[in-house]
Amino acid sequence: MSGNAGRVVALIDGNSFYCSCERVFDPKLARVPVIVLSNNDGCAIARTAEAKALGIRMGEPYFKIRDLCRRQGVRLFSSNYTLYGDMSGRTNAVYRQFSPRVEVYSIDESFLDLSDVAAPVRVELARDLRATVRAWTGIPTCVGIGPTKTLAKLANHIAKSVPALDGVCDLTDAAASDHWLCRVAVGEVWGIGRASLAKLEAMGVESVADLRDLDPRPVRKGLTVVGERIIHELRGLACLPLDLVPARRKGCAVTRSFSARITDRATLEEAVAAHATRLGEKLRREGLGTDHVTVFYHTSEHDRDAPQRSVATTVSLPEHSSDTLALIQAARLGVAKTWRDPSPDRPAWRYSKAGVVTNDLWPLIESPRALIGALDRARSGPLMAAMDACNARWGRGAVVPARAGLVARRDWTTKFDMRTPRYTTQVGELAVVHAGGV
DNA sequence: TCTGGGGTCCTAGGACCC
DNA sequence: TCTGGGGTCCTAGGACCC
Repeated sequence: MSGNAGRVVALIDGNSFYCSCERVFDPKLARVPVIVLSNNDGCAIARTAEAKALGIRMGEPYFKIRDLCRRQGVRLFSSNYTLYGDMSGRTNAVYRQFSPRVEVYSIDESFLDLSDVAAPVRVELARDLRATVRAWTGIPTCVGIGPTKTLAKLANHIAKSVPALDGVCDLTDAAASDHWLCRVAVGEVWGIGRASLAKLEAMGVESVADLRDLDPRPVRKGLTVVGERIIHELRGLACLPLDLVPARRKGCAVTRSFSARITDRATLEEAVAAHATRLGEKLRREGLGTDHVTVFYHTSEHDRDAPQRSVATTVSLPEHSSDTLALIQAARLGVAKTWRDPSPDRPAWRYSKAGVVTNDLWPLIESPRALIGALDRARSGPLMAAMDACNARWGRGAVVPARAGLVARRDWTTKFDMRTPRYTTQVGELAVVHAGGV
C-alpha cells in the first residue's frame, strides 16, 4: 500500500471517444446517433449518447442492429485506429499542460496528478481543462477527481451520468464521497465485473457505500486481494500508484476473425503468416524480441451444428528475435504441425479465427545469443529496417516477404467497409474544405 | 450471411527440490 | 502397516479492463 495523505488524482476521458474522433472531422455528425464498429465490422464498440438512447448496447453484434440503424439514421463507422491513436496523443499533449504528471491509462483515459492544486480551485481547473481540450482537439471529455484512482474513476462515471455536474465530479471531500457512494450501484466500481457483482449481491451489497463499509479481510476470500484493495481505495487509502512511465509490455498478440470461414490449409497458413508479419512490426517498434510463437486457430461457437475444433501450439525460435521471416516460419510450422485434412467421413472444419501470440518478451539489446542455430542478425537487422521504412512511407503492406504468401484469394481479410480517411496522419487523406458561395 | 482484439493480474494446482 | 513439510517455479484458467 502506498497511501499518502493529500494525494489527489483526476481521471479524464473522452466521451464516446471513437465517435467523437469521427465527429471532429464531420460537423454533420453532431447531435445524430453515431456508432463505431469493431474489427470486421462485427460489433458496436463506441456509441454516442443518441445511439445509446436508441437502446444500442456495448458490444452488440452489428447484424442484430442493422435494421434499427437504417430506420433511425444511425451513422456507422469502421474502426480507424490510426486516427484515434493520433487524436489520443493530441489530447494527452493538452493534459500535460495542466499537470506534468500524467499516466496514460488507455487510448481515451488518463490519470493526472492534481495533488499540488489547491482544493478551492480544483474543480475550476478541471473545467478549464475540459474547455481547452475541446477547443484544441474537438474532443468532449469528463473529469473525475478523488484521493485514489478508484474514487477518481467512480467520480468520472458520476460526472458522465449526472448532467447537472457539467462534466466534473470531485470526490476528494469525505462529505461528497458519502453523498454519492450511497447513490451509485456497486457494479459501477472499477474492478467489479460480472462474477464479483454476483458474489456481492449474494452478500446483500447493493451500493458502492455498502462495499466500502465491508470488512476488507474476509472479502479477500471471495474477491481475492483485488477486492480487498478496492475497499481500501474506496475509503481513500491509495493502493494503486500513478504509473508515469509505461511498464514494458509482457506479451504481444495479433489475432483476427476471418470475414469468411476458412476450410483450406493454404489460406490458413497465409493468414497466420500475415499475422506474424504484423507481430514482427509491433515487436520491432518497441525493440522487443520473443523466443517462441504460439499459433492458434479455431472454429466458431456460433456455427452451432458444425463440428468444432480448437488448436493451439507453440513453436520455439533458436533465440529471441523480431525477424519477420523467422516469425512467419514458426507460424507456418505451427499450422503444419496441427493441420488435419478432411476425410470422407469427416467434413472440413470451418475455421473462423486465427492468431499468433507471444509471452515473455525481452528487449533484444539485452537478450542472450544462441550458440547453435543463431539467426543471422547481421542481415536481418538492415533488412527489417528497410522493410519497415518502406511500409512507413508507402503504407502497411507495401513490402511483405514473399514467404508471407501471395495467394490471390484474400476473402478472409478483415472487413473495414466504412472506414474514414486517416485525416491526421496521411497527407493524401487530409480533410478537404470547400469554400462556400459562387 | 453476419457475433472484436489486446492486454494485465491473480489463484490453484502440479512438478520438482531438499 | 508405515508413506513429511516445506519451499519455488510454471502453467492454465478465471476475471477484469478498455
